[in-house]
Amino acid sequence: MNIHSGPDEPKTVYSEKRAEILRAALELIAEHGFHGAPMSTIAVRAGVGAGTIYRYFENKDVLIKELFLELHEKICAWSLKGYEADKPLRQRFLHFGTALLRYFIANPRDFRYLEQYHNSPYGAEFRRDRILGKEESGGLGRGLLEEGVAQQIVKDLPLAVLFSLAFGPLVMVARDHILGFVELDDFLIQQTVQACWDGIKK
Amino acid sequence: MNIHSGPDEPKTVYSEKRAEILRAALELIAEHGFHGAPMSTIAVRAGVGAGTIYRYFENKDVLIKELFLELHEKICAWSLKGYEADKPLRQRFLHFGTALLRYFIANPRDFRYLEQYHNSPYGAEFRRDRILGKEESGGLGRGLLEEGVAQQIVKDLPLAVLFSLAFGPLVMVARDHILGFVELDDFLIQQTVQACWDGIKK
DNA sequence: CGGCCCGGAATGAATGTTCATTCCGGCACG
DNA sequence: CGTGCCGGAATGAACATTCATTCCGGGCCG
Repeated sequence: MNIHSGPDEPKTVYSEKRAEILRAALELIAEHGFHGAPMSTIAVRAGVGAGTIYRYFENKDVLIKELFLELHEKICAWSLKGYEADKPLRQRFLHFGTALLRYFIANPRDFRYLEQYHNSPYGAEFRRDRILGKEESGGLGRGLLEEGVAQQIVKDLPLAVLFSLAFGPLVMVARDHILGFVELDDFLIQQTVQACWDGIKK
Repeated sequence: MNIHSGPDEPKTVYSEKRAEILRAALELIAEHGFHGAPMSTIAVRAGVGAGTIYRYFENKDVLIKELFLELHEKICAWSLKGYEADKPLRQRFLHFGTALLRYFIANPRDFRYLEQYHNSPYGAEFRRDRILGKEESGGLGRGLLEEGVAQQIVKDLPLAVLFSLAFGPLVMVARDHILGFVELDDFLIQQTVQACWDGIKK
């Protein structure tokens, strides 16, 4: 069997061990950062031998990058759930923001991992994509804002600024919740996203 | 001369080399992260021998922590500049936010370093301080928000949430500017801070 | 004056440790 | 009996830190 994805195989062959390795890496990196996650420890936590990891991932960088891509897709999928294109813009925004924040709170490890990833040399590559205009990264959020500007509902500011206004607070508040500085219940989540909307609306 | 601060000396004796080491560490860590800043490289960049660093800093952790403290103080000082306690709350907020954002843009290395620091095991300690209610970390910002809540000018939300709403966007937009995704001029800075105020005001 | 000696700062090669990655004997399945 | 997956010990590179040695300035003695 050819483990490394062949030219026409489904992108990733299912494998119990592969999944265990990813899970272990996620846990360790989210909790202790890249420093506190040596391959040997990942192996132990995944219940496999150190060498086995290399049967599934060419090296640590690849492992880390694939884990990122997996989480990225997972979030994209989640935040599209229940999206209704015919509702007014404001409602779609609130729905999207709420979904995102809920996801972070429900999956703190995913959130912490993404933060680690972005603040690391790995993140640079991802940023380059953003320069090159690739849509996907939070693409829905971006689209929403563009639409708002076009409809004159949203302040007329550069997209990057609007993006920061809309999602900067969500990220920071999610971090605070996960670190235990606030307890966000459903009501607070809605208030928070509403306040973000207040910030960008005209 | 006693380099390590004596009991009644000013906290840090002035030293050409000490300053060079801190500058080199700041540059390297801000640009390449903690990974890309081995002591040997810091030494080269500072123009001193590797061993010399240890005459000024007990070890790498201490070096990193002292650099953080130095930047922290520098920012506190800056953001207090021109603060007028008798102006209305909104104006004080706008002044403070603008000053902060300007600082980040004028000192991108400081900003990047602080980001690295917070997303690292070192940051944990700092966070613990916040739990224990220590005022200083962005203490002025916090005070402003408390006052706003008391005066019923600002939304009645937990302080951590308000803090995120007010400063999350500033941090994110500063990052975007430094990475080249937006070009913030003076007008945009003011618009941005104003939008943050819109987010938290009642 | 000029040579000499000393204290302490500075140096950078040597050390020990921590990993990522590789390698190889063994084991299970066909 | 093969074949190919596994485990985990072995390897070597990258670092932080140490320490024996060098260097330097400035008092002291002849």
